[in-house]
Amino acid sequence: MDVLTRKLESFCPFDQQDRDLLASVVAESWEIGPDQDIIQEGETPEDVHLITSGFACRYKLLADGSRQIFAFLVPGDFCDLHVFILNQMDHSIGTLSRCTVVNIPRDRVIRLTEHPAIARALWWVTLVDEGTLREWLVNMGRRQAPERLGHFLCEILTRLNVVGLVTDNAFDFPVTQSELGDTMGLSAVHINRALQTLRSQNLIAFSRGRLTGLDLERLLAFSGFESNYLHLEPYRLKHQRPKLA
Amino acid sequence: MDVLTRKLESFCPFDQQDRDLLASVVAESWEIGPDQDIIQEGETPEDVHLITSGFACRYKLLADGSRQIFAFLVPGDFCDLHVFILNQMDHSIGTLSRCTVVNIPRDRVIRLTEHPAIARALWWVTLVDEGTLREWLVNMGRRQAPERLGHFLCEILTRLNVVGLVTDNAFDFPVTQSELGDTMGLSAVHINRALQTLRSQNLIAFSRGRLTGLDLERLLAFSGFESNYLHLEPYRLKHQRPKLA
DNA sequence: CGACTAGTTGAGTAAGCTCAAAGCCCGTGG
DNA sequence: CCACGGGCTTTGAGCTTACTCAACTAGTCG
Repeated sequence: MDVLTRKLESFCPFDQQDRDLLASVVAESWEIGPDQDIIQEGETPEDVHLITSGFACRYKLLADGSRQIFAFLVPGDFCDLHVFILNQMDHSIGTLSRCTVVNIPRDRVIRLTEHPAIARALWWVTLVDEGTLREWLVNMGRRQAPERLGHFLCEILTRLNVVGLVTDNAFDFPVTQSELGDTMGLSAVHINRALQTLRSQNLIAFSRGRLTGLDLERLLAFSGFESNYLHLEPYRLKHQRPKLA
Repeated sequence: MDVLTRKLESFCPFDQQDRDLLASVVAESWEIGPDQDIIQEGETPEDVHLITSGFACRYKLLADGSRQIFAFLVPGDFCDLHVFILNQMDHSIGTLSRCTVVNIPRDRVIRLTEHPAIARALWWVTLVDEGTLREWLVNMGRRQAPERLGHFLCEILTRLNVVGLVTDNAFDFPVTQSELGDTMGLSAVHINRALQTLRSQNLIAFSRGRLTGLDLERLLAFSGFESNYLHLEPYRLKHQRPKLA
């Protein structure tokens, strides 16, 4: 099953007609290399973009040249579902690794929303994105470096698990420490030290672009991670690896 | 005109029928004192709540007892428009000052959304809330205390101006430094020092619950504030105090 | 006037930053 | 197969920002 359907079904199950429709949407895709912009601040994209492989991020550049990343986009995530209302992007979206992207024309999305189950699921992803931003704000405001980084990794692990990209608590994560720094509001050097803290406690292993959770139970507790903000519904939690819930 | 209509019309103008409908919604309201919860994490509210006077905030409490505030709710703001999709609140909403609140039953909101202009406007407020969270994340991650606080004050000034609560760059702001600390991810003591920095540069005056912007031009520049994330449409900007845009 | 809350100040501490120098990994070309 | 180069990671040292704790001051309300 494709990543989009997998993700949306973590909210509610679809009937076969809806599944076929969703599958048809992700038919045509294109590739983009690492460190490229998919959309830039100020643009008004024609199509809605969907990531089907690789990692991308939402970010803004500041006047002093620093960058803040405030969302990670993983396979199954939409870039710009809000384009129907807001006329301009207020942030940019760039790739972190090589990515596969699907362009969905506006009218195609509108046709999708005529199916009530799909419309609700799209509404749901928007609200979960918002809940995730709130949790990130808590993370930035109230947790120090090692816990903050741990919390972020718990989230990524949970989200990748939903789309089937986690095996034995490990996943490909081709992201530099500098990019993690831009994400967590920390310097790259300090990310390095926070990673060492997590490693020394045997919570994670991370090298050569692959991350392994060594003791999820303790990692979740250490980071104060509660997955409720991701609003994974009981449906999914009961049927798929509840240990990450 | 009521604050809700004022706010929604900063996105697009309505016809008289829509205005009457909106005005009828805010007919009945109730009062709640300061430091009270309007909704708590885990609840499933029956009605949608709208603030029509006073200040409230979205927040989460952490295990160590600390609090992170990640949204300020000002008159015209909805508390829980997302309740139709997400079954549980993933955060709480509490008052900062005495507030006036309107309860709008679910089916009333559904009837509102049958009017296309209003439905689009409600969609818009949701997306602006999300854009605001993104900007807050940038603020937390990349700006230090005085600029961070200044940026936040610029935003509040802009948003209160939209609903007509700013006169001569001044507005009532009955918020403690401790609450500002919980908002900015800083200690109350450090908020005090950041305020002194802003005051010493003659950017603001703030005492007895009233805040005055002394030199908006310089305050915006100092804080790196760009209002684009609030997505105020040209309609409003041309007709109301463009200096804050 | 007294008590309470919020704001202010000072001093010492801790978290995180910058800069700079190694070290490691991996791809490329001889 | 090895040498080289480039990007990323790691380490150390000194500095800055922000924190905590504690004392003190200024309003406010009974």
